[in-house]
Amino acid sequence: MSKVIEPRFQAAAEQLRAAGLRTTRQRLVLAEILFGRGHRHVTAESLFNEAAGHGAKLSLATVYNCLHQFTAAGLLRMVTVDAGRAYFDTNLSPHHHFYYEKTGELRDIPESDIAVARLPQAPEGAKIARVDVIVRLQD
Amino acid sequence: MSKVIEPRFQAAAEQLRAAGLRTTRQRLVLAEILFGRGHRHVTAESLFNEAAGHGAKLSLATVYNCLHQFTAAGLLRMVTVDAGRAYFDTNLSPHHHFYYEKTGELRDIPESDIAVARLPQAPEGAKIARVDVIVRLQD
DNA sequence: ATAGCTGCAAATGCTTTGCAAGGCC
DNA sequence: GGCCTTGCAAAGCATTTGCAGCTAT
Repeated sequence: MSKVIEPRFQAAAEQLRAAGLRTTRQRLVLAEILFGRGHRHVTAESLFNEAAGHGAKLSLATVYNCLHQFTAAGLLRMVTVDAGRAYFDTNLSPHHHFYYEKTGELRDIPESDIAVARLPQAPEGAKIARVDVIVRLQD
Repeated sequence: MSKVIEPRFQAAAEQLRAAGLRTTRQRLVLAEILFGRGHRHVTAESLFNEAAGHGAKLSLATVYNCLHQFTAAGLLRMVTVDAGRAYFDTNLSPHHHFYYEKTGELRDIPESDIAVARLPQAPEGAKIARVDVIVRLQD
């Protein structure tokens, strides 16, 4: 017997299938939260709490698994601004970040707002994977 | 009775005193390693191993303490490139970093090699503490 | 049917903390 | 002497892993 997918999960289901991921109940909930309404910055814990707040039943370990699976599938991107806590960003286009050191809040900076000129050449034998600009804010 | 400071620790001792830190045996060893010969990038563990390799007797907790005390005193600067591991840099002048994701190695990029133009304004009520540019390398 | 997921709990890795003993000023 | 440091071990987080049971395809 095939499971009926609720209408609000239709978009998430298609996105998961397109990425080659099975449409499990937990992934649908997380995908809906992550991709359902605009760009998001989440940590494993914040996403877990948000999902739990929506009444979803899933474990923190599954949230970690899904975040990494989504990242590997190219649906998310990891942002490193704080040793000890990984952030995930649903905005995949090139851009940078403001980071409020006090609150841990992350905010996008459109790529057009920063120009990185004269990028240095990668050292012998290395390729540049990505350039991250983090503007750290105090107060 | 006052302790005699070995000649090779003279410079380190003065640096600690200038920063308002007591010249304990452990701090002298760490300061000598960190500031004795050119700029360094260390993690707590790498510094601990290096000190232990030089025959110094000190605990990992003390290395953590000293790294934070040195940072608070303005002798070091923390670099965040990897969630889960803090790096410390003895180079205090403005500059940026190459990060080899495979090996975890960090390498300085002189400030003059990168131009960050058109820095965005800090959001209402916030001040820019610092701008970090991290060039992530693969291979 | 079966390969892939999930959940739980235990394990891991880095870092911090509490507190008694020791050392600098 | 008094206060700051150290050392050890235990505690603390965030994250990962092992494995039995479940589920999408």
